[in-house]
Amino acid sequence: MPRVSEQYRADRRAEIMAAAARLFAINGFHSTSMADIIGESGLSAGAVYRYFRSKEDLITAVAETALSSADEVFGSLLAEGATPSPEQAMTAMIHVIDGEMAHHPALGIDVTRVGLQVWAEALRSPQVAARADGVYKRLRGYFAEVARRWQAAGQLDAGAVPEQVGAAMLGLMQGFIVQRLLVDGTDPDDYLAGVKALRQSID
Amino acid sequence: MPRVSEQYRADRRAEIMAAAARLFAINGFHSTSMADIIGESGLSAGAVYRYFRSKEDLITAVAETALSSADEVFGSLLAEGATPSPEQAMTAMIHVIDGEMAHHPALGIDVTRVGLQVWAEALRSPQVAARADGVYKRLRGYFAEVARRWQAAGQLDAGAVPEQVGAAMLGLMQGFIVQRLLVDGTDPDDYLAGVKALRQSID
DNA sequence: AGAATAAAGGCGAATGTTCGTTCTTGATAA
DNA sequence: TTATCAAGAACGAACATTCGCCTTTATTCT
Repeated sequence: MPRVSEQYRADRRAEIMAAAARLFAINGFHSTSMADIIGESGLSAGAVYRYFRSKEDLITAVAETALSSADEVFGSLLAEGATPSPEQAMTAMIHVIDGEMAHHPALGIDVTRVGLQVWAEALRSPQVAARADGVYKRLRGYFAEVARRWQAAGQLDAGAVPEQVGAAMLGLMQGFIVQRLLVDGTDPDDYLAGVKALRQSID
Repeated sequence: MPRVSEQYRADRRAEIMAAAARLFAINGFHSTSMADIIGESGLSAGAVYRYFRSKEDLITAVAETALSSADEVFGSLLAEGATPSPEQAMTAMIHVIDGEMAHHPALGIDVTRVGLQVWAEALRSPQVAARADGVYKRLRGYFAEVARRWQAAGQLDAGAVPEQVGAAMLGLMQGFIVQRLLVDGTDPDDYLAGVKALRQSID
């Protein structure tokens, strides 16, 4: 069916990416073959290669999707929750991971699984590494903004450096992603309770 | 040189594993070929396959080393530091990651890089997943023990659940591992300052 | 003690498979 | 008729692994 609409092309591309993402989430980038992806997509080799120049292209595209998904989801959290308390903010973030990220609305997969693959891939692909660096710096910036609001509300020491607090918050989220996938029985509310208790510890 | 001592065999095995670990840390498990490992080890294909039945065996062995390295290093931290304050404990843990783990004494590599690969691999290998689950539960147990000591010293609310606090501490460490490798300019002391400030935030 | 033998270690070319990718051919909408 | 797209067989490269041969050490026999 030649001479196809722009929409058609975009949809096909998205279909292929979704098929690849499903397999990547299960077996990782490098234990998934192009034959697997071609099969899962229901198209032919020739068709897939019309939409993606190479496997690396496909990996980069899926990694990009996973990273921007995190960006969007945490960004919108900041936009909505005007001035959340520390506890509210933590709760919202953890539930976003356990909710929208664990069941991605568009891809229908657990994007945090792809996230773990992206972290590993960033160690060998400068392109993925650059995107990851950019996205995580932006996330840290979002969290730093939250910290600033806490300072304004007197919930956080005025002398604290917001970017540093943002890094710690980001770290707590990344740690939850790891444990949720790797440690059996990890529960969002248990984790949140632990964070809260730790926040109230004194030296 | 047939009929060789037990020590000799163990040394050779360790050499091969170290060669593999060096490459895995750079390119990951599945973008490193057996030919690469054979070359790096300085031995022949036949020799390497005498010590490891398959590539998967080699991956499992290296993953195991990385995981037990984390276990040992955090376990000994608990043994030494009798009753550290929250701040002291966090500082010690972060510096262990930035020190002994970033420059593994035996392997001479950054084991946290292998750690990221292990996380990704755990998603597809039940064997690696089981080991990761076991090790992280033990680490969480170590940290829970620290939390109990804080409770005894009145530094942590008596109603807090030590295992939950341990999970949060573990999460902070895993998050630091991610950021140190992926976010340019991540600094241990900045991260610690962020954790401290966050710990002093109030709802 | 010294020669012969047995067994283990090491080597590297060879093997069969799987990989990512390409190319030819046929079909379809403009 | 022409340009676009899909199909899938075909291709060379790279892959993990094996196998036959040679070397070296430990043991046995004379």
